[in-house]
Amino acid sequence: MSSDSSATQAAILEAGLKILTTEGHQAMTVRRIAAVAGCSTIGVYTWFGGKDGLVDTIWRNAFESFTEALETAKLATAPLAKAKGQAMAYRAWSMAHPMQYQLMFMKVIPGFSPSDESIVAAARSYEALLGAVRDSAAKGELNSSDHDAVALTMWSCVHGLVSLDLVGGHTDQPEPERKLLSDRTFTVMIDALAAGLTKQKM
Amino acid sequence: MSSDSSATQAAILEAGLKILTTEGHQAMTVRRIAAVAGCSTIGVYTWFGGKDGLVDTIWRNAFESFTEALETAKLATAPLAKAKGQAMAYRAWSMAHPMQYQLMFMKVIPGFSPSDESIVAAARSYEALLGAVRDSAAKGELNSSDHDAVALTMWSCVHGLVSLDLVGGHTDQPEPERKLLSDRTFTVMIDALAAGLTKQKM
DNA sequence: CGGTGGTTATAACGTCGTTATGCAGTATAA
DNA sequence: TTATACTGCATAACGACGTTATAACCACCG
Repeated sequence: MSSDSSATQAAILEAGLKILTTEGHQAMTVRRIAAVAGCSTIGVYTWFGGKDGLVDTIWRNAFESFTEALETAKLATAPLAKAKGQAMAYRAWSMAHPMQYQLMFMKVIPGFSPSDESIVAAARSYEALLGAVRDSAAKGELNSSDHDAVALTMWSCVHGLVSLDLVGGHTDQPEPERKLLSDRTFTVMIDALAAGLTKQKM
Repeated sequence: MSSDSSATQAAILEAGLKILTTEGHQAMTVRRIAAVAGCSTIGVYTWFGGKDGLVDTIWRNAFESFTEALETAKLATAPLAKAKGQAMAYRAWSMAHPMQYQLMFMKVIPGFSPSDESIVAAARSYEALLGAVRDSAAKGELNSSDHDAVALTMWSCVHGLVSLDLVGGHTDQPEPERKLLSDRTFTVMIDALAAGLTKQKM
């Protein structure tokens, strides 16, 4: 029973994720999810308690993948390279998973807000950044002793660039040039932060 | 005729803005807008071509107010103080108009995307930032000669912090401490950018 | 055998943005 | 003045959305 029924659960989750990534959040309706999963709309309510429950699961899974990408980038040896590597991993993940990123950091699903349990899982992404900041501070590289503020500064800056790239609409520049500008901005930003947050001149 | 009919147009726009700012974008339905404006739902279609047209007008008006706030902050004398003042004005405006900011920079209205005309108006906000960067570059203060990348770096960093503050959900910290951390982060970020983007050590 | 709990499909509900229909009121032309 | 055309608006309806009430199915257990 359990193996068979959780098969439809997995089918629903897979269908929701597939629709989200290939067609966007607007196409992710309960009726379409059920059609792709090969069941009735009731399945979403039986196994996820409704659309928000399914979105919450997708949201949490996305943050876990995101955290994993950030933690993998922390394997670099030098602390400063660690932070730069994390910033690159952050941006790379967001560009590889643009639909998930919008789900995680913009309020694209009208009524949705993540569950407390999912928020705890999401906080681990921040811990990954904070860890790199602490490593750098332990070697006396940082100007500020406010580790949280330094970590949130890095998060904010990279997120801001990624977010503006994704929303896109408030600049009249066409697509190819915008991507090039974003790439140049990323390096300018990382270098400025590395120079401004650490004690040594770059 | 024209004066009377544009009165209902103004009433609809005012009702939409009022509902957005006081109750959020979810409450901004066509039926409620019409009820507050004292007309039928048809009025939204007669005067704005539909909900998206009304949202587009609100979006454009918000960007014009936003641009004005940025340009006013440019009146400071010293170029570096100009840039800092703009960053402060940016954050202050976003905290004073959180609902508009989410409308402008997150995709909170499901089907909406701004019109070409509105995007041109929005690009003037970027021009305000770019002007301050050019002034600073004219005095030889900047490390990089890529004015666009420098301006977009500043935009991204401030937007990122503001955006994370507004979405809020991916950290498990309670409200009062988060606001304090955001304030501390803002100063750390501005100082780091000022030091990292300019030639003189701060 | 009958009953029980879990899973499901069908059909419906209320709300959303949108629109077809029709009705007032006004301006223009004969 | 009458006829025509047009503008602005309300009513009611349409399709799509998330959700749910109803009832049927099915494995299990007395």
